[in-house]
Amino acid sequence: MRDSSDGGGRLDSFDLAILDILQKDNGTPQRVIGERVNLSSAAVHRRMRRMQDEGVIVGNFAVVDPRRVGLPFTVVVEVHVESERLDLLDAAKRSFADDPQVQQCYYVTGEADFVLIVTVPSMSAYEALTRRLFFGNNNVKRFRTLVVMDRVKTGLAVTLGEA
Amino acid sequence: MRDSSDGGGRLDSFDLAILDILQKDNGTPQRVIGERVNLSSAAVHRRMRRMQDEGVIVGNFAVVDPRRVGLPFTVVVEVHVESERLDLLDAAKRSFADDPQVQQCYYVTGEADFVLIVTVPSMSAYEALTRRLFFGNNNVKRFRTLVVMDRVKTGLAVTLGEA
DNA sequence: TGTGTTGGTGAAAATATATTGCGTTCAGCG
DNA sequence: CGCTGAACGCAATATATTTTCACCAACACA
Repeated sequence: MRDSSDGGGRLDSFDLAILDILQKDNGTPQRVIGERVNLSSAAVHRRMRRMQDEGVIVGNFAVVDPRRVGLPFTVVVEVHVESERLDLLDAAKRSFADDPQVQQCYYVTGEADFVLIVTVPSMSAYEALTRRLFFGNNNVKRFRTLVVMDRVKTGLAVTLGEA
Repeated sequence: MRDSSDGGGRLDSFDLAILDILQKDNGTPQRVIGERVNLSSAAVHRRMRRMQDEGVIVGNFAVVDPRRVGLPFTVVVEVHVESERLDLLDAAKRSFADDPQVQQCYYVTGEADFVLIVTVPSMSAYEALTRRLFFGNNNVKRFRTLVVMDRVKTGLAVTLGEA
């Protein structure tokens, strides 16, 4: 057994260096990673697998340019709910998460309850989405639409090593 | 030359099927992809490279669980600027995009000007970020902080084939 | 000082990727 | 109609990568 309660061990600076590379390009050969972080490729491999198994690495994904696949519109939506009853919140979460055009969904404190990032082929598709998810849900009090003009920075990469 | 103005050809249903798999797991062997979409692995390979070259595939990334690397707080920030002068907007975009704790940045129309998704190790780190990016920028009129309680759905995957 | 545990190395084996030659299909056109 | 070129898929092959293995060094600790 390693240690720690959350099911995963601590990460050392090698792990962080490897993650940093994989966050930028997970197709980088383990041999090259090894050269850059000063480890054998077998060691890199073992650490990678460990981090996969422990859930440090959530997944490995190709990212597609939405404009190239007929989804030129990105919209940020702030959703305000009527009631914060747990079962109603869960229902809302599920309906948002299950919708394929909802790319991201955050449940937040503050002046809104949910923030959604959605990608749609057209504004009328967005309108359809609002009917589906908001007007069709009695617990949605109101929502604010922010249409994205420039996706200045996107990604899921995270700062490492400065924590 | 294929066709189309945007430098990329059209995607057929094979391409979309391949992308769909790669969006979920880009480590899937080409042989397996081929079996699933009914194509030889060489065909899959050629299509993958084409889509890479054309920029349909933006990149290949490992995604790290922020909580496992000392970044337990996600915050959504709405930023309102004073002036929409182009040079000032560009300066703001740059400063947001260059900050490593800013994971995503969208320039939007509507009731706000920017929406940022940030990941931080602590709320005091968030406070430091606000000083750095907002209080330190005369063009930022005000900002609203929405602290994320539940990252209901994250990712960059996109609906394919229903466009 | 032994002993178990963690983690490293280098090389071999198992897989996967990348390239190539060839046959087929199909649209455009004489 | 039948030719021609382009694009595509298939199968075989050459490279490259991943994965595993046996063995060794460092460290903590009884």
